[in-house]
Amino acid sequence: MNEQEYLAAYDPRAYPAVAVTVDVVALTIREGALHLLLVRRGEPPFAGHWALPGGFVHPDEDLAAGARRELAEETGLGGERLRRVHLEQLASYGAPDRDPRMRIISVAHLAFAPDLPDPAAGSDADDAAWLPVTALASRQLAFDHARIIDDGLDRARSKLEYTPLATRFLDPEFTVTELRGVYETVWGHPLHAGNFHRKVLSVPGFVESTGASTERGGPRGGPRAKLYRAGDAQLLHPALLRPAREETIR
Amino acid sequence: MNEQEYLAAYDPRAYPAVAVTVDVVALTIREGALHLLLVRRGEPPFAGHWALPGGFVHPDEDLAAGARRELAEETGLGGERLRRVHLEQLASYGAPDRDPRMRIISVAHLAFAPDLPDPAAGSDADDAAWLPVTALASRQLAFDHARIIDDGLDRARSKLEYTPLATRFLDPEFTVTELRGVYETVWGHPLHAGNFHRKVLSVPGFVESTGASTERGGPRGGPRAKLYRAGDAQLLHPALLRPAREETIR
DNA sequence: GCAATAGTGTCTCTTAGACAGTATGAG
DNA sequence: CTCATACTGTCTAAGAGACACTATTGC
Repeated sequence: MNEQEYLAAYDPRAYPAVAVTVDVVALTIREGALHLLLVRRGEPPFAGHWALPGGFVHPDEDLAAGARRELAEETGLGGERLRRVHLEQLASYGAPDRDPRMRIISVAHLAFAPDLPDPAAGSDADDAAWLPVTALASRQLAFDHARIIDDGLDRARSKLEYTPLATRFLDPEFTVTELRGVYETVWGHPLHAGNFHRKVLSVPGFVESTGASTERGGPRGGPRAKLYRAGDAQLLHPALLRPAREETIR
Repeated sequence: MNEQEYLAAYDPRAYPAVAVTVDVVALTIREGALHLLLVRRGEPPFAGHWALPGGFVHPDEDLAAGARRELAEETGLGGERLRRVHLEQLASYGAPDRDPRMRIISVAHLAFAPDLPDPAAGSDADDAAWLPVTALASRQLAFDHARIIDDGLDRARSKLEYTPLATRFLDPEFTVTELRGVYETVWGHPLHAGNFHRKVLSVPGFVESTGASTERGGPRGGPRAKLYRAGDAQLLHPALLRPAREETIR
């Protein structure tokens, strides 16, 4: 049997049924707090519970494309706004009993976006909303999505250390103070403004000056801040490390 | 329709056929060179090409369990030896045309092992072998496995920076020089012996002394080296960073 | 004795972080 | 004017890396 004959005789249905979904942990910052996009499930299983946006991967679609499509469907986003969203693969989850219907492998993705409008009405979800991550503990989450969200948040926190992806939470032009706000929000603790400022400007390729400044100072006064855009670095050297906490090491 | 009725009426076959495989990028160090476990495919597609060990995930098996099973089948390893192998999920690969038979999502894993015996005869592969990673460029690799291997090697190199996983390439008791050998082999360039020594001992929880020393000095003389075992740290603080190369940043 | 290796001491340069200080602009 | 804010200066401590040096062992 040669390769052609083999492929012609091949029967995909001979293997046990498995389905593959893509789910998205989409993060944004609204009013100084980290928010996560969740949808309320309208159908069993877990009807009425909150879940990550996601769905079955389409036949001719790459995994990343599927994740971006799901994100677009839930947010109503498209075009340039959608293209600016950072999307990366997070991990795959495949415990045999994670979905009561059948064996489902979920390929989870992680997205960082600037503050986005509330989810579009008319999406296929019963309800969709940006919820503050601090409010998740009290909510019923479907499947193993609580675990996936935890992994996504961990990944996001450490990505800010080594990559310039914090800029993906902001509009194309931003101030150093706004950038510091992203770090403080994602890491959950305040940073020293002066040291942060010097550090950001000293890392090659992290940000580049636009030459412009903000129109006005802060709400309670102060000088106008200079505006920057993301530089061409893919990695931060040296990195912006969080102080090491003993419990994360052991 | 309530949740029970829904599940009873659910038909898994209504969704397009997708299959899920687990593949393993298994690395070890033999004779001072980084080696990778590959199998030569006996059947189409890609008959005769080298491929990563792997196969379809079993119905009641977790993804990590499937990867460990595939590794055991190809290496003939079991029990304590198998349990000591470090195994982590790498990433999933799901381009629609990556397998000519049907839509197949591969969940790739990464394994670090001490020098292991040659693959057992009687495995289901036509041929299996540890090949030096430097010899891969000249070989025909099946599917998108060349890409997966690249991603695995990148991940391995950076894991050595932040985690104590270099010890997983060694037997339970090792010398600092042997540990340095792992770093030099995986990173592909020599390190300063004295500085490395001091650094390793100064990172809390990286290694702990056994109190013992080697039976004899090196093959060409020198003092007996002290023996260490892996400490209880999960992360290295401060990390052992590779010097930043400009091209990896931009 | 010779050569190679294990391990330590010391110096310099870079960086993180604490803290102080100056300039700007909204109210 | 007042005060919050944007930035800059300076000092200290820690760590990375270069280099030198001692001690121990196989041959």
